[in-house]
Amino acid sequence: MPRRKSDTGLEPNRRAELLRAAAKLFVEKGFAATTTRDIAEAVGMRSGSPFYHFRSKQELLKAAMIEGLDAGHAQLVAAIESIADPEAKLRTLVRTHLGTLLEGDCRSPLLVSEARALDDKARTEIAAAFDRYQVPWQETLEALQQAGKLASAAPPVRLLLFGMLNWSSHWYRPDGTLSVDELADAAVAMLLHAPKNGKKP
Amino acid sequence: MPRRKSDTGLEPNRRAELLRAAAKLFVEKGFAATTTRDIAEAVGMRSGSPFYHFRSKQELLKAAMIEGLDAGHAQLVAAIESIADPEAKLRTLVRTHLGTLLEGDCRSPLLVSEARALDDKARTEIAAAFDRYQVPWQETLEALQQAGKLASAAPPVRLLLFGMLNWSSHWYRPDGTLSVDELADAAVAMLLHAPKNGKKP
DNA sequence: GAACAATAACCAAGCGCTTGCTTGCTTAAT
DNA sequence: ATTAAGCAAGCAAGCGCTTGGTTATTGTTC
Repeated sequence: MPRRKSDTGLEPNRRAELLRAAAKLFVEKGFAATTTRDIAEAVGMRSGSPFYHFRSKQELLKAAMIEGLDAGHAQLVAAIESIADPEAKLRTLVRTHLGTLLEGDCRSPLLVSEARALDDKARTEIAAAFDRYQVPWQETLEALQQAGKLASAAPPVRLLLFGMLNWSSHWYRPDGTLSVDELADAAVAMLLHAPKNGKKP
Repeated sequence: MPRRKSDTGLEPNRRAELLRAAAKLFVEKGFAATTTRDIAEAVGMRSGSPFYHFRSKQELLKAAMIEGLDAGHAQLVAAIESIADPEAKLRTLVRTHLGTLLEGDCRSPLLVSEARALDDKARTEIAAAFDRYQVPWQETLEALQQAGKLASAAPPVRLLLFGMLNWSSHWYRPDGTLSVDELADAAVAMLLHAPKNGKKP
């Protein structure tokens, strides 16, 4: 029973569907605690069918991470391409990143810690994807430093920033009083040490 | 074959030994990927013996988290009790926290994300232990705000700070060029927006 | 102070269940 | 006729945990 066009009019691309469901479950329950049956059930398949699209559970994780990170990277680049001011650029990067982190349903950057379940070769490929993801960040931070708005653009600064943002997925609740926009502002303010004497007007 | 005093002169407290080994393995491999046989083997027991000390694998995790957090809390309180200046206090909190995080071998604050494997009642108890852990932090942040060294001491500030620190366990390498002390300085500087015009000399 | 009972702290063995994955078959589209 | 995409069934390994015994230690009684 293949599902092509004009079946039920639903998603004809079951591979991508599997990837999204797997990523979501991996984030929610963790890689080891998610069974391949969970993933199959989430897309309405029988327990053995995902293995037609992916050779192993590990390969599913690897693909979810790399394709998710690359999609996020493309989103970042598209969001800042028409922005010149480094400060506005950073603000957009932060807001977009928090969007995929807290509002999306794949949230691939959070899977970084699950890479320990993979072998060395796969981890190397994931590290490369993560490096790509970090490029626009590092460029923006260096521009901010050159503009005198940032004391240092050394690697630890970028990593501490990622820490602030990524860890928020452990405590942020969308139904609380803090909006994602406010959270983005708070993070940017902490990094750029809040221009108290606002020079907007 | 009980092990009491004067057996081999080794650790007579096997319960604590189990807790430490379990915490270490849970941090390294994750809760679900760590088998009870792994834990038993790590302390030289047979596969069923840990269940004499703990009723279930979940209870082992719960005990490791709560007792680990409370030990860390005691360490924090002891470290800052003789310090008056809020800025020095914060610096000590950060350094001590990074110590248990990066140099210890239990690293209980990192297990927070594994609480999803437990039931509601256990999660409530763990949340209480985590609240206790955060008390000295919140107090110090408020003192800093009153001293005018911090723009805001609202909860998100504390949470973003924890993010910076805890996430460092994903990327920090002890054999790199960055020492834990330097990392602590960088984190504090980012929070207090780095007094560029140093007033040390 | 020797004999005995009680207990703490394990080990050896294994039970029932779940896991990732395979195999052979079926069916709709090409 | 071939292939893409799945299903039905199940296998071997590993999982958390239990059960029944074993042994060094500790208290108790005579």
